[in-house]
Amino acid sequence: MTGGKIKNMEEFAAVSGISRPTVSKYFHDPDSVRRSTRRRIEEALERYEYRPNIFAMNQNRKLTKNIGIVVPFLADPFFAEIARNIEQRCIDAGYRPTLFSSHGHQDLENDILESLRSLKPAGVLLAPLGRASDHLAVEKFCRDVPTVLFDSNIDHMGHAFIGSDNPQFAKLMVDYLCRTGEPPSFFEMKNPTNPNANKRRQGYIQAMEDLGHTPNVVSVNGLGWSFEEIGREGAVQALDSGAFKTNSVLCSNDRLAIGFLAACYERGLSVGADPDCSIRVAGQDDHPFSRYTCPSLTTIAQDYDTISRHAVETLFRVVNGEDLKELRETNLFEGRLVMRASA
Amino acid sequence: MTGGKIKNMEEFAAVSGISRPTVSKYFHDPDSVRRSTRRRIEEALERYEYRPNIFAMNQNRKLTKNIGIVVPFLADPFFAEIARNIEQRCIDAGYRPTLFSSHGHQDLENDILESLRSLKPAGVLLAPLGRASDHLAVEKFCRDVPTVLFDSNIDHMGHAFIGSDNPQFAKLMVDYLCRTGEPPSFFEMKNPTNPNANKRRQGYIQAMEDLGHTPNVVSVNGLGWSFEEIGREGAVQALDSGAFKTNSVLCSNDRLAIGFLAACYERGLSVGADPDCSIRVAGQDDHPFSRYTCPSLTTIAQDYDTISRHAVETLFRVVNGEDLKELRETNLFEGRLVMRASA
DNA sequence: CTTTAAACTTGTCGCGCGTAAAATTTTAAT
DNA sequence: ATTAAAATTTTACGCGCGACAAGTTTAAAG
Repeated sequence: MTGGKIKNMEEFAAVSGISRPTVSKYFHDPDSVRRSTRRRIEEALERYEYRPNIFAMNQNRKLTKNIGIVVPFLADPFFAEIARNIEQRCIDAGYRPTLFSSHGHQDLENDILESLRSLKPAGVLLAPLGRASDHLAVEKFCRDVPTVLFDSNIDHMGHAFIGSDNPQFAKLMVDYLCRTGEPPSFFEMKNPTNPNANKRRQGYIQAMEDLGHTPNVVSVNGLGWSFEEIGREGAVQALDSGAFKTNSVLCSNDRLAIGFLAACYERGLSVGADPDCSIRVAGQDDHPFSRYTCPSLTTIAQDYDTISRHAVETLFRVVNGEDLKELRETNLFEGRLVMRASA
Repeated sequence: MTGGKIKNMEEFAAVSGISRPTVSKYFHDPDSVRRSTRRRIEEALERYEYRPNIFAMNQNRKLTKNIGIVVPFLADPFFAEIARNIEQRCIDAGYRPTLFSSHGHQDLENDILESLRSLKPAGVLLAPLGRASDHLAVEKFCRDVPTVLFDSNIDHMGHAFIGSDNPQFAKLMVDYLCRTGEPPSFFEMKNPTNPNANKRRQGYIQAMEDLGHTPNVVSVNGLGWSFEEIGREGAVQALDSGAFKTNSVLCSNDRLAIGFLAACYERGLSVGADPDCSIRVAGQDDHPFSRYTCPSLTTIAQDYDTISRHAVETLFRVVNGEDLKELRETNLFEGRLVMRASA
């Protein structure tokens, strides 16, 4: 920052001794210019601190370097964590990610998609609301903008889906619980916000039947994303009404399980794998806070890192022209059993 | 969406029967045109679905409608929640908020501020990292861009600061704990990430002395934003070494308290206000998950809603020309005691 | 019916950069 | 040294809108 302020690319090209179109090319892709010119530009860049006007850049480019990241509920640390992961990978790849949260509302998700359209993004990583999504709007968006879905699948939408092998999650936990104690009931929301919940229930039922046990699904009322409260209230009622046939409960996800633990505490039930405990509670997801529940929560860990990596890599393949449009890819990753104190 | 696609304002002006400059004026401020013209434009808007090109708009406007929201750690549901609140208020006021998280890293915070600069935002709402912030960089940024700090204060930076009255938080809880049982020790990180922690410690010490008790501050090691883990590890060590003189502990924040509860559980200590419990643990913040800890956490509630409302309103005042530049405002809001089971 | 300010139209320029074609230079290969 | 390929420069135009000035219409006030 020796020299004075540069106001546009014209001036910067002058002081760096390179023509403006070449400088433009450099900013589009530094490796597309000769090494000697690249060096000259970067030297000037250090002396004069100039950055191209991002609005003028994007105005004429058919494909910007913008990437949209949309999650259904950012106040859930799971999504915050995976968004952070994805965000960083986009930055490292030279893109400009922008983070959006639908906050659980369909109209907000639609608004986001619409305003995303006007950002002309190179691609979008979308974890849709799921059941609450405006399927027509999402489908229309995916036709116009290269989109990779993650976490929550909507059939045939987007160019790919990256997520977890939810039936495997349930099976893994059912096997573990049956191996170490009584077969579990399955605790879930009656109308799950997230389609993964259905896969998990099915996985639970299948795994139970494979082991010769009778499945016992306990579905509780509740809408929205306040899973802890739904889990707590539902658990209180279910416990009081004797809905659970055994001493083991597999919750559809960790946040419900956290609510379940709170209900057990209120009811004075000791939770744990220990024989003298009165109930075992397990979750699914390995939520960031599950390590710190009392007792710590036994769960199935989603592979955050692998999922976000694959989601980003897949999007880049789509963006760079590899046409998966006909052959919609689906990549599911296995979960890992995390044994803690609660089951 | 009857007619064909409109590609620019020129065409849209034609089909709506209004001149382009007037249409431009309408999009800048719908109330700045005559009601009859406004109606004609909005009728055309329904028939032809046109939206002005956002890049072209921002290129020439000195002041865009962009607003930056920067939080230090989005994976903390507290910040996710307050960010959501602020975001919605900005949208309602006709602005385009963009959310950023520093993820606890100074260089990321600096990157965000720099890329924010190129977005020519009308204003920025910044919750800085605090101690870890690059003070020079933040100061330089605040000089160039209308900025309101929130949550975490840095002296004399930005046009205003909106946050909580942290000493009052500590005093409120100390009073309550002393009124209902033994005076508390104060549990905190040795090198707090957040400057609020210092205010809380001072508030604790003052409140204890006012009541004639000897303060007992227990500071534990730990860096970064993994407060639960820091709290858990620190609590294990502190408990084992008999650092607490009484049966009451006031944690510097709820996330540390959550870790503390986990440690108590591991050590088989019963936590609660009940006389037959062996320890009382209180937090500060009313973290979204504090209701669901076991036992539920007694804490001081930050007034999310009021803080975010005032932060946004203050920023709008600055943006709209009210020059607070000389008279930097500071607005602190009181916390509310939330009595639950843990203390 | 006049006056007058406000609102609108017409026309024109500029923002900062993308992009394309043709001419020129540089580099690498024969 | 010759030739071809790659990189760069020159020139020129366009993107979509903001902003301004001068002229015209509209609507409200007298």
